[in-house]
Amino acid sequence: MAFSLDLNHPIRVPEKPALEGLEAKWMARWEESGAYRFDRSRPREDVYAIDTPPPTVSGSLHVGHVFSYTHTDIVARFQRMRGKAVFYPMGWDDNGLPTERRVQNYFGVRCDPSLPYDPNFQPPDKPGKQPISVSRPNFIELCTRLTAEDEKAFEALWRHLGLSVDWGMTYATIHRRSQRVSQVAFLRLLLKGHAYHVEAPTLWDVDFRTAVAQAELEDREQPGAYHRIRFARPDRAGFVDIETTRPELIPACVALVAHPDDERYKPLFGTDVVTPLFGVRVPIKPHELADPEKGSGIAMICTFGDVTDVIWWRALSLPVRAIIQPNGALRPLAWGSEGWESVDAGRAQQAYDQLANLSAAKARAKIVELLKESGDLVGEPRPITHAVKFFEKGDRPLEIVSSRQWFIKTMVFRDALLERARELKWHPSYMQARLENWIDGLNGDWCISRQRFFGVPFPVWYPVLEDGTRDYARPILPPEDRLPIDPSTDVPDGYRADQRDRPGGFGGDPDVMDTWATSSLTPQIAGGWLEDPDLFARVFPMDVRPQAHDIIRTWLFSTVLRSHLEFGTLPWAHAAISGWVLDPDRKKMSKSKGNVVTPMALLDEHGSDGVRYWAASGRPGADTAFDPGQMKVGRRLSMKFLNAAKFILSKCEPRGAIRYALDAGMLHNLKAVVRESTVHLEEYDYTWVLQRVEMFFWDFCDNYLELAKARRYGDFGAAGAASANSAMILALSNLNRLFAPFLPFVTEEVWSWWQPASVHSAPWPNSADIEEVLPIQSSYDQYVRVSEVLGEIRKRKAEARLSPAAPLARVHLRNSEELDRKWSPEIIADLKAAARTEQLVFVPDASFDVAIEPTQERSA
RNA sequence: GGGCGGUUAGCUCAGUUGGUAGAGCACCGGCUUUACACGCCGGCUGUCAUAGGUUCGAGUCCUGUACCGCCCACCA
Repeated sequence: MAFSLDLNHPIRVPEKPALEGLEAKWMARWEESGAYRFDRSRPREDVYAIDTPPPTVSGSLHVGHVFSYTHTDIVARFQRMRGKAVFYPMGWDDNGLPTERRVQNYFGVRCDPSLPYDPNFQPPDKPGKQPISVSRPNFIELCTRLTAEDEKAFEALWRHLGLSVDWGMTYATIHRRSQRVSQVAFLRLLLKGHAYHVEAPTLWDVDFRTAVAQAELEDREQPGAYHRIRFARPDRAGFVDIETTRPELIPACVALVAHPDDERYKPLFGTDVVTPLFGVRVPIKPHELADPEKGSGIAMICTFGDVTDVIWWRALSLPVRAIIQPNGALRPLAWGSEGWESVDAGRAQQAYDQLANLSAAKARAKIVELLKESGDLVGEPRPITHAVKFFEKGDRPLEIVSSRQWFIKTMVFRDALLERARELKWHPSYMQARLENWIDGLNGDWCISRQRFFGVPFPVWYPVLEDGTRDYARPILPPEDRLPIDPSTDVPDGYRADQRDRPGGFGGDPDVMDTWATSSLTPQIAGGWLEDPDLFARVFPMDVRPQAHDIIRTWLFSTVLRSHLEFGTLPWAHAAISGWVLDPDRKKMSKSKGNVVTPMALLDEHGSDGVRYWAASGRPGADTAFDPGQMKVGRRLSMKFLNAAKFILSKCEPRGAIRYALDAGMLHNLKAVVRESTVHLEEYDYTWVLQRVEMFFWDFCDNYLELAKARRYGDFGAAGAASANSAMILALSNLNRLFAPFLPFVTEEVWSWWQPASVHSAPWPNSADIEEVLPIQSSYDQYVRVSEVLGEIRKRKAEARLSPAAPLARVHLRNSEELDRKWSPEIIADLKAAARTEQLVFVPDASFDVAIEPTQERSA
């Protein structure tokens, strides 16, 4: 079905077209007309569904957001013009630690999950000095209230930028709907055996006092020191030296370990040594993970200094001597009561008393003193710098603390997930390796419980036994139709509220889910998985997940995992990975720097289309420099488009068949631009397309319009004018639509001058529509050659310090090219007019390409 | 230690299957030209990181190296 222009539509071109105010004008009209509303009557194959990244609401949007969200919008607009019903929702990630911290400070409250909900609670006007304790539901109400303000500001920015989002589909990760999806999905995993809880050593942040997941770790280079520590044989007949960076964990030591083939230690396997200061007997064990090259080749295993300790502890079935508390301090400990055996309990207690309640760092300094005094420190500590694991949002090194946590199984699905990674179409393709790498490196299941408040609670209670302890083996689960629930205030079926935390009663699970445990369900949340199965069937699996590369291991991985476990499918067919915005000095643009230039100020200064033009220069996956110069170029392009359109539309009659070689040549090229642009946009290569279209457009303005101008004014008769007018109108129609995904405001403005409806609902250009009106014999070659000659003439004029408009008596042109001999009288007339020359003389075998001869009047 | 990407003009980047190195910006010069001074025309700019190899021919393909960036790792 060929697209046809409405040529009877009245044409109204403003006297002085301007870019100012286009954003306000068109974002209001788009809202009014519902231009971007999802048409949910369309079947799945006609839908293009986007799993939009929900930005974190606890801060402000920065230039990086503007950059990457523009990429998605370009693709969305393209697909819409291709005839797809575009499902393009917006989400807000208001769930999680950053919001929690902000709400505490803003309202002066603290969450106490043990309190009951107070429906009449109002926060004080000004936060007091002492935080007020509130229940978890009250706390969440405050979070919702505060984030609603931010969300308004975010939406205003997105509208101003021109994102073609359907604002009727908006979700927030803390909303009831998201909580319900999170809880239902969790319960189903639990019932299938894919989720479990267990008391185990867990990565732990001592400041937030919560468990964290492997995906949330980062390494930081920290100063440290190797300490060489002497462990004596029980009979004092010999000793073994180990090296450690964490001597404060000697009281937590449960064994020494060396490589099974290490000749130095082979004789010692199966024997014991005693720990310095504490006199605890620990065995010497072999394990192939011990590296003979490191330190003294024999290591101390503590519960727990790092993840290797956990591996050894599990593999060698060692006991637990945990000393680090959830707050990071060494716990008070009465020697002997825990069954610890010491050859000298009195001395052990005396040493340990000096460490108890100190933070790990302080305890380290203290124990070094003690070891020096006792002579168990060999030599001086040797300072080093080494990588230490941190929670990515944390300030102190992670500890490993034994605690009860919820997990989703990942290890058993590794092969299947690798298969999914390969099944997904990545843009750019090399990003696939990031996910494969991550899956290969997984070393444990995904810990999803957090000891925080503002998040989705686990919908689980436990029976409280007669001795007051909880019976974790028999969790009490609500039926799905009760969800979402908050076990800290809701009561399980068959119990009364006053049985909470009483023997014979019940207790609620105190934890909330990791923010990724909810975010990993964005396709389900946005698509209406539970409450709107009809919608869900039309949008899932979705077409594309746009996101940045730094959260492949978290958001992308977890979404693939959840979809795989729940539906046995990928959540989307494509992953479009955006890069970062870099400072001019090539560093990742930090939030603080990004806030110096607020996005809204950028949009005001350069226009949304100008900023989008810059954003479109960043190809998928490529980190891109922040470049106001490019925004200015984009603005100039927009202005140029306004003026070119004004010129074309200022005189559209007469119209008729396109018979002139110049017109056909230009359109011949346009046909190729359309065809190639379509292919590249299908592959998410929007950068290439904008460059190609832009290059066409500048040539169109500089050469074609200049060459066809006089003829178009009717200087050479009606047929010539008709051909030019028709070609220009056709070119404008195509350019208007080719630019539309990139420059939505200026293209909509121009379209409104001469066509009904919105350019954004007009069909994407089709090269066949151009082919149809071209003469059978059409080629680009002659057009290119004439343009080149015009350029040469301009160059000669510039060299002669003449105005490009200066009239010429003669242009001499070397006539050696086969092509030139075929020039028609019509194209020569166009060239003469554009060059302002009275004569064009072909000189066979001349020594020059082009020579010019000014008129006499000029010099007179 | 493993993996991925990059290195082309002063800056930001294109460069399809190998075939005479490109664009924009910046800079310099010219031009008030009936779409556009928020403009137009023109000019300058290169050891394509580096060493080798394949080839008639390499920015492009192969191997090694250096540097930059990112991701990952069991970092005692």
